[in-house]
Amino acid sequence: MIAHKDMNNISKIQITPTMEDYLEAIFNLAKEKRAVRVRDIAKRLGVKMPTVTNMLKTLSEKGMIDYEKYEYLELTDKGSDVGSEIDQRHQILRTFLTDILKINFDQADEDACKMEHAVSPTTLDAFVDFMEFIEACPRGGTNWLEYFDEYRVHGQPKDKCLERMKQFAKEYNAKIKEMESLKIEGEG
Amino acid sequence: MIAHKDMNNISKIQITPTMEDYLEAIFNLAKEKRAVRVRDIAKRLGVKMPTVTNMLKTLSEKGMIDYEKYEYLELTDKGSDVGSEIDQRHQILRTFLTDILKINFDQADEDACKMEHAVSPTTLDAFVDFMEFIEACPRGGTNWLEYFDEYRVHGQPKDKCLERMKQFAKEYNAKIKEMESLKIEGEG
DNA sequence: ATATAAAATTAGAAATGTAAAACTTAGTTA
DNA sequence: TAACTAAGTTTTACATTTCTAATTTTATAT
Repeated sequence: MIAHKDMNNISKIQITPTMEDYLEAIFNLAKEKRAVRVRDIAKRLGVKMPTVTNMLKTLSEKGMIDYEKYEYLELTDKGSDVGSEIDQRHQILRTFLTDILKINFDQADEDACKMEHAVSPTTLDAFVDFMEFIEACPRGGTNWLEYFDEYRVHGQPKDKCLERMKQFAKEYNAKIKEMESLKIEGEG
Repeated sequence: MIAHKDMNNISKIQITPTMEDYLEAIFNLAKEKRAVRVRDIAKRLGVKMPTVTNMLKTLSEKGMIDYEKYEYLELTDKGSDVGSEIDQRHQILRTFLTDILKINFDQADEDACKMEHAVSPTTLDAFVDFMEFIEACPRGGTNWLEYFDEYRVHGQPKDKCLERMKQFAKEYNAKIKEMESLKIEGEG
């Protein structure tokens, strides 16, 4: 039996998306500065200081941070794990948005921040694999993607397309020959 | 001056992600059945009936639905717009997940349901364009994507890759010839 | 038509996340 | 050291979303 929506009843370590955001912010601030202050967290997340203080209490109760009032706070191992994982998700998604979909950095960063809570581990893996696939598979190749921008702006004029196909066919055949020669070298 | 996070103060039409989910569910139920019942909405969203009743009141106040208690409910034009837009977002994202990332339907549907609230209009457009691009640009072609699955499972064995490249080169050259002949026909 | 079942509602409570106002602490500076 | 200032905290309050339990309304079947 697997819980459907959330697993409220089972685990008490229920970390909400908001908590994830706080842990991610703290994780990054800890990397950037020597000490993490309430004020900085508030600024980073666009909330007021009392909101942060409240959340710090919650996170402390959940064993995510070591925190005594008026003192510097630190992530526990558990909190650090969560923070870094969310940060990684953020970066993966933002990279997809900037490098594949060609979204500008700021917009991509904003979207990634929301998507990082929405995407399942399975799907996140698929994002990673897809990006690798585009890089790795010679069929596509990185330069194929370069036409995406142009495609978006100008649509797909048939003539240009044919022109490019021919150009690509030439490059492609050359690449095959190169790979074949490498293969022979490797075997010989 | 543009509001940063939410526009709480400015517009009173603040529709939350949860409300969007309700409107999407109602929109779809209205297409599927002759009448939309509280029970069905509850089932669709995995919540209890009182929760739905509460939300219906809210949505009614916001002018999203026509709703008299114990009577059938209907989306207003405004509510229908929101519902259909969210539904469209949902479908676009799910299609991306199933067709491009090769995520199974159920997982894709679940993820899309969360992503639909996270993705900006700009990024959503880019998703659409990217899918079109993959379909349209002969460089990639649909069958290129078919290798993605295999790539995920087996990695990228060089030999197989070369083999496929040759096969593809053959198909590709044929396609170019076909397009050239079509072009001449079109001109003649 | 009346008893029963199903559907919907109300009432009351809890969890989450936010902020305003008032207060406390720590640190600086005059 | 006294006063000031910035940072942090507590308290209180509000909005949102959800739930359970109890009640009311509507639909259905005998």
